[in-house]
Amino acid sequence: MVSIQNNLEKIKYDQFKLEEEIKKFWDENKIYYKVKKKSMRSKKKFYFLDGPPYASAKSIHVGTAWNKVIKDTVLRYYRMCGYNVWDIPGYDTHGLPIEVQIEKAYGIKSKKEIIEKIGVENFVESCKRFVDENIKAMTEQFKEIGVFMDWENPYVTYRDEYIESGWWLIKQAWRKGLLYKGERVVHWCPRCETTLADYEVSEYKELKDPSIYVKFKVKNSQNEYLLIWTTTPWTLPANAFVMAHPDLDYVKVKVDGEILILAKARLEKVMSEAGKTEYEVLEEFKGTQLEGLEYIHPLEDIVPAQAKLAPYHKVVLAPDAVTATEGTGLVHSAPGHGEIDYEINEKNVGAPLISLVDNTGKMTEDAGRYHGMYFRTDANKAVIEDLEKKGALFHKGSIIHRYPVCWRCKTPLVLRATEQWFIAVRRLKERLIEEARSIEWRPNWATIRFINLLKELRDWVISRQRFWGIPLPVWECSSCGYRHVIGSVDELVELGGHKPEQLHRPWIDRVTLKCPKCGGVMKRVPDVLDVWFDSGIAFYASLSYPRNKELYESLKPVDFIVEGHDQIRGWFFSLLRSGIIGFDEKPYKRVLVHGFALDEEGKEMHKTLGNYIEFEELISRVPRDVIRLWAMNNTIWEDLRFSWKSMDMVWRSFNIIWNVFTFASTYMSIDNFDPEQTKLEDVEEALQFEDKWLLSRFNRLLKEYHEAMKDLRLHQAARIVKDFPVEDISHWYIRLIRRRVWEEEATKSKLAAYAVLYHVLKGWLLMAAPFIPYTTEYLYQKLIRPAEPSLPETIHLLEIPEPDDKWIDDEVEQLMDIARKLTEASAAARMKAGIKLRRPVKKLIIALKDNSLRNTIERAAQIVKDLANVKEIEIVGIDFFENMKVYGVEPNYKTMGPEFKKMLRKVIAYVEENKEKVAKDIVEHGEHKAEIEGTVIKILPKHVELKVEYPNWLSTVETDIGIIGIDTRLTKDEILEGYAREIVRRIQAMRKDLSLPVDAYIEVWLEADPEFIEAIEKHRNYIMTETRARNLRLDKPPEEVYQKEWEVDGKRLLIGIKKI
RNA sequence: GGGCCCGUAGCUCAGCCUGGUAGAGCGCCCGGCUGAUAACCGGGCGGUCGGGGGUUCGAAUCCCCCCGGGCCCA
Repeated sequence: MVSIQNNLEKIKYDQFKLEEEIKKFWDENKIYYKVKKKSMRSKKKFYFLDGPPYASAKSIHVGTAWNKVIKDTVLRYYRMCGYNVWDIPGYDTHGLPIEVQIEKAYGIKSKKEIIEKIGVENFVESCKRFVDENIKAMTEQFKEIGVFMDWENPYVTYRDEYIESGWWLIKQAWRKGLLYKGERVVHWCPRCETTLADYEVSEYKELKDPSIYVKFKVKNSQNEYLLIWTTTPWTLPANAFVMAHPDLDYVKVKVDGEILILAKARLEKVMSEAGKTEYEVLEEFKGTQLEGLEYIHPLEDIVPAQAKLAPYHKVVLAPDAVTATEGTGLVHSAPGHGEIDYEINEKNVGAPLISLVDNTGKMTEDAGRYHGMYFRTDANKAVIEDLEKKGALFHKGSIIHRYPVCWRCKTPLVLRATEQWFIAVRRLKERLIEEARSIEWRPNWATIRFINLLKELRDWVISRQRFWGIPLPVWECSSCGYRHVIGSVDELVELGGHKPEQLHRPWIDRVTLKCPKCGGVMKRVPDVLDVWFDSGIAFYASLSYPRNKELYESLKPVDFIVEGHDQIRGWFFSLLRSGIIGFDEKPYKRVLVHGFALDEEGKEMHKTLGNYIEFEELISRVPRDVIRLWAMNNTIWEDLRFSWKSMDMVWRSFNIIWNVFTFASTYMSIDNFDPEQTKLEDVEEALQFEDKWLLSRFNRLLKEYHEAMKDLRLHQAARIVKDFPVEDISHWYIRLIRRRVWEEEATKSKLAAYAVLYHVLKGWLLMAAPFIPYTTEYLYQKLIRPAEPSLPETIHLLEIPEPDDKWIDDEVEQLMDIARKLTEASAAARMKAGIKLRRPVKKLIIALKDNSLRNTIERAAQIVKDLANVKEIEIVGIDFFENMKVYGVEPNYKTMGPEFKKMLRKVIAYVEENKEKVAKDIVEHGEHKAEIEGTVIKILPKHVELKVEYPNWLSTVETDIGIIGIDTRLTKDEILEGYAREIVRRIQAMRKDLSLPVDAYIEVWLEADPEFIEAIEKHRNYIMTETRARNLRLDKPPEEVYQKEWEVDGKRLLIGIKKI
């Protein structure tokens, strides 16, 4: 016969050691692959797509760990529900951030140096090595926190197959006419020498810039000037026109003999800033009157580019570009250096697009004397000097404002017109919105946020002028300009190219094709793709589509993705975008959005802020499962505030859970309980009230757990997992079954308790396994599997049980609630009267408010009797206490509100004033009539709460079911019984001192005062059974036995015990 | 400047969707229990539910404005 073995009692609880042991067990026995193999046999597919973390560092962020734990929990849950779970992890590996780190490692600063000093080949190989090292380190950390994913087969975005899948999408875009090359004002990093997409312009710094007021002379006027304001003097050489607001009021002002034109609303501010106190308003008019007014640019003669721009020098109306809150109400416009300028120019002006800044931030030849100067420094200075010389500078100051900087290298960005490759996603807007709406978002507000940003969609700049990325698969004929987009390596070969060593630059750049139109040489456009392109195609590229079509077609669509809310704009969007471009359908069905990991103050956790918690530190201070359960407890879509303290609290729960299992292990093994022999069905007849209660609780919570998991309210499931063993099993059930478990013989009742406890603990382990895989595995190996050797070698191969409705019993649970309340109330009543729990009390009187509860309460009586240590329970009506003095009532808003409505305040005031009268009437007649401001109202018992006072021998406590009281008058019998319990408790303490096994027998010697002797004689049997004493002598203990002298109620008591 | 989320006891948070006299755990103080005890039970202290306004007989909960924090965008 196999039975429960006592494996836990001997082990000192050490969560760290436990996890180490299990980690070793998983590794040595290849547990993950066994779990995966079993999962793969299932027909029910669950396609999960891992949002690839960016492999730019060796250590993961706490938030990344949380993210993976969420994923792991869901994957484990679905595996344990019998699904075939696709669980390939991914790594995002291309892009500027990695290039920047490699540049730093080489100690270089520019693209030129990469090409000339390092060589692109070396550079790209270095990027790859760097990424590989990071992937290795990150993978170890993910494994460390117990994530079961296919770590040996991750998808990595830099691999050739992945790149090829990327080309396929570009080809689709091209086929659909969505790919185009165009000119656009973009944010440009002059250090990285590449453009940045809108969403990459994410960092701003407080920078000091010049703030200058410049006079543009009105053409054909004597001394009239348009006054403009700018913080970017370097853009003035590229000025094309001036913008004004049609509805603003403008003025002509005479200052120092000159006439300036500016907005009326700005006049005072500008004049005071320039230190002008004397000025005169000559004229006032609407902005519309300025339209078409021509001017002469002050630098026209020294900037060659101005020759092309001069014909456009006039005022243009642009309500969106001009405000009355800053500047002068007249805005200088350089279409080559401003987004809105560009748009207005396209729409209303049509000046040539001229950008006077080159790739490295220096002014071009067309800028004349500014040629070669860096835009924000030398060029600014020189322009201001020239303006001053020419008398065009009205005022010069400086300003500190937020200015966009490169998110990687922090260099201030420049806006400049460049040629870039685009995908016309704006044309897909309707489809995107339509598909987005049919995606299931958790929580719901994510939909709103997602749709909001789709509405502001702009075309996607996909090209970057860098090295480490998916090469843009566009070949262009150097003689006739003919273009072709390549969709795969095969196609490249077919068209006369060859398969390069790898698909990255520079190898791919060496592949040339023959132009089918003119026979010339076709070369690849040197750009690479935006990194966001990479992860956005993961839903098919991670499966090597289209090379392997079947796999994606059998798995699609993705069933589930989960990332932080920053990814709404990021990955969730880029996936959908690629889905629509490539397949015209949404690639995923369900999305869960989680929060951000913040520091203890609720601030962003960042290395540069000094509040960063290293993963290594975290994992060395707190056990993995504790971290997991703590993190999963947090409301999933809200931010996770880091807290060592709250992790300690969760840790405490683990301790209690350990104690619960030790308890089970200890007693079940003493009694050789065999769960395979004695199943729940076998003990149904013997089930006690508390057993039925626990089974009901367990099944109810199991049901809620499954509902929460399926609905992605993961935190609610986590809370059930954490609280059930603590609140229901430890705090309550075990307390109730202790007496049954201590019985000597294998009674049916005891077996029933074991069967129930075993059933519930095993069920809980399965529910908890997705959340705390280490701990549950450990307890499974120590307790469950030895008793049921036919079970699989790991808990993670089992399935989570479904709830059994037959056990869910509302009445039993309600009844237990009542019993719990009564026990609490009786403890409170004892406290009031100062009677220890060890002293039995003769009678507990329960005065019920609602007499129909009488029967149910009688059923709960035994539990209350035991826990409250009372001899007898008497259930009576609320009117029981004849001599109780009713002194008042308290209004019940919930019932009075709907009835008295607007009168409520007055009725309450009345009741407060007439408490005693109202109470007396309610008790004696069941109602109280009152006249309030002419209206007669009836106050009924349901409207008020009675407040009462009791005789002093009665200690009472009010509860929502009624009033309970205990008779505090102790008789001799009860005093003696109390003594007996005092003695038992002391003998138990001494057993413990000797660390006697729970089932050891002892001999006892007692020397005591006569009153104790009487108690001992009367309760001899009780004392002996409780303490497992074979012998009890009223005698002085012999020298050699363990003995101790006690004092109880001021009386002496000498006890000696000896193991038999 | 805009969109979305969060703000409840000293700390960590639940309650808010579906309005009805403010909850848990931890901490602190007092008492009890003791065969899972670095556990457990009872009581106490502790809250302008971020602030203001509105709807309602009644608002932590619904609506509007403001403040603080977070993410995303300008």
